[in-house]
Amino acid sequence: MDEPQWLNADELDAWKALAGVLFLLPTALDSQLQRDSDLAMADYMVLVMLSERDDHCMRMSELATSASTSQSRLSRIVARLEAAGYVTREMAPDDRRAVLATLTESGLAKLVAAAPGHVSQVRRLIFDRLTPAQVLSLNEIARALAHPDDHAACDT
Amino acid sequence: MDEPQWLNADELDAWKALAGVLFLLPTALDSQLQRDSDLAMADYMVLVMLSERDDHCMRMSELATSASTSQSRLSRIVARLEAAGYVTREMAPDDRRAVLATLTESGLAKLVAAAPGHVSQVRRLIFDRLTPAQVLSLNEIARALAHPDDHAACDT
DNA sequence: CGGAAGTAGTTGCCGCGTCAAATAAACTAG
DNA sequence: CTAGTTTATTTGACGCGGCAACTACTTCCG
Repeated sequence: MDEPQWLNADELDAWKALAGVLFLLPTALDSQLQRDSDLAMADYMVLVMLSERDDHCMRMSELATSASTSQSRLSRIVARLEAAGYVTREMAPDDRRAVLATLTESGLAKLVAAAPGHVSQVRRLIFDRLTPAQVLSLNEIARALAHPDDHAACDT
Repeated sequence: MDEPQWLNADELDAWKALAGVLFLLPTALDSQLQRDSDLAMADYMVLVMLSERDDHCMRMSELATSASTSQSRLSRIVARLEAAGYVTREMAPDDRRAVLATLTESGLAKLVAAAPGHVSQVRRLIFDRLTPAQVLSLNEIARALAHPDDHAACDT
């Protein structure tokens, strides 16, 4: 088996550090949100995405990609949010396969209530630890990594 | 409620991009490893950590922090790995509360078999997309973020 | 029109991770 | 020595996410 190109020392260091972040950050962010607002990050993201729309309304599939989750996961998330009264679901008038999720008043209120604590956690765990220059670098780097499937599925 | 300092535009961009990475990268890495080697990232990390020791042996608690997981998760991971024959567990002779996990021959073989595919996925999803300078930045940034609990739990 | 193929979303099953409680051994005073 | 505390690890209950199968609607094309 022809070994693919191995990682060099810099890459290995970076990878180890990144792996730690990948494991720990989501947990840290999730647990604050869970504890203080009884929401998971993914739930929060969904609420945010909806709130950013003028009509507070989005199709499930669009919502899934915006929130970077699978459709089945999104389906369950929205089901929970609906049960909690934070969103409603209704068939799209133009395409009756599609479902439109709409943020309710109470959902918006929930988001507004949860946001400050979450943002301060994000600030504490991320931006307080970085220089402005590093923030710019992070932006570029994260953008470069943000679409795993692009290169990943060359094997079709 | 006194809103904590909000995020500025750069920070917001960076956060959105990072959030995408935090959601998608672990999934992408996990699914390759799962598909090709029937291991989760966390399992793989545990095997790596053990393999890096001369005696291929580590205490559970140490292993948990090295692999950036909770103790209870680690406990279950090692239980699975033991069931698969990749590690053994035994009481520590000096402190009978502690458990030593040891990598078996077969566990090492598993790791050696899984590594190339995983490394190439890491390369494809991460390092092929970054310049050498970005790799250095990433290293610094990731190190800065790698210890969420430090600042996080100021609220006791 | 009518059937094949594609698209949108949901759900059953199952394994995994978290939380909290339990167990067990090791210190720590009195 | 012994009761109390701390440390190391495991486990039961429970909810969540992934996969694949399924329903329902739409589109394509003859």
